[in-house]
Amino acid sequence: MGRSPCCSKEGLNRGAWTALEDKILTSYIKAHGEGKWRNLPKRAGLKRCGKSCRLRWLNYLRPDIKRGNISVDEEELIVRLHKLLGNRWSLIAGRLPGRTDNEIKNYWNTTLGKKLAKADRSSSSPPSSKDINHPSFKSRSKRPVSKLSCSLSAKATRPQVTRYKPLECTKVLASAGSSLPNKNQSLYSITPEYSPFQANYCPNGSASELGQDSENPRTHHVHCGTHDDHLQENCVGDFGLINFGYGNEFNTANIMCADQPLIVEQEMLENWTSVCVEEKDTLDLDSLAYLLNSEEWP
DNA sequence: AAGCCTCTCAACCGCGAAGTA
DNA sequence: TTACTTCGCGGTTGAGAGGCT
Repeated sequence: MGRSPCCSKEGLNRGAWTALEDKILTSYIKAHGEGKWRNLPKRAGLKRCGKSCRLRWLNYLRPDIKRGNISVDEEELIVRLHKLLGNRWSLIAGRLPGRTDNEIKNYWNTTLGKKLAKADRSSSSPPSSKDINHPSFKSRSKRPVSKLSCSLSAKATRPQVTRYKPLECTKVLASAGSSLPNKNQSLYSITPEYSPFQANYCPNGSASELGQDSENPRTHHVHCGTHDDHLQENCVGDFGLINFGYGNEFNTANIMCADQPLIVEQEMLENWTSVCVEEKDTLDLDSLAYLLNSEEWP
């Protein structure tokens, strides 16, 4: 495609995958599991580069893949998530069970993007360069934090998004009066002193990590990074950070409010936690849609 | 019927983060 | 701590299908 290959591709097949290659890759992964993509082609006897195998598996061969027929609900969810997350397709895909980032990206570029651009034009408001959906918004070098043992809040200095390296989650912080997770629940924190709304999910958290403030028994702490980290690195108030556990995958979403601080009432927070947190630490599509569709959501 | 244009989407690419020695 | 390797992501490309003239 006019670019120099990222690695030696001599003798490697390129282009569309054949049924036989698919079969070989599928059975190899079923037998040996995912990962070690670099060595996989050799061991499986495929004349493909590891990247290509990974892509093929993740986007088309995985058994839980749902393809085509994107429903209206899913479409609406994509739009809303894109509004919040920008072109972070993997994060968006993480909220849509069975959908892949590539599929959503393609769908956006071919269908939704145009649809919305058309609607935008008809509403006669010119796109702002501050808009995270604007082409000038490049999140490429500021990738989202995913699969973290604990995620950090990030700052949003529009139009750019800055995300931080994960730091160890050592404490649980919650405002007095907020609903606290019980021992079977994941740890969510509410740290109003840093931002209007911030909820961090620590998937490996346990009840023992729920430390109560000795001075204020109603105050719990989640500490991802130091207070200084927050103070120095956070332009607090611009957004909330929400992690939704989805299935076995730990997904992180830096939910940004593009134009205004995300203010979350205590009641809404409690509603949200009751909707989104209770069941097996996961959030299903309906719950997320509910959250996104809620009045308070920007 | 043929040629051109547009659209879709699978696949490739480079880059940065994460992991490892 | 540094250097190197591997992985995962978003942007981009190009082949093929379908529509239009």
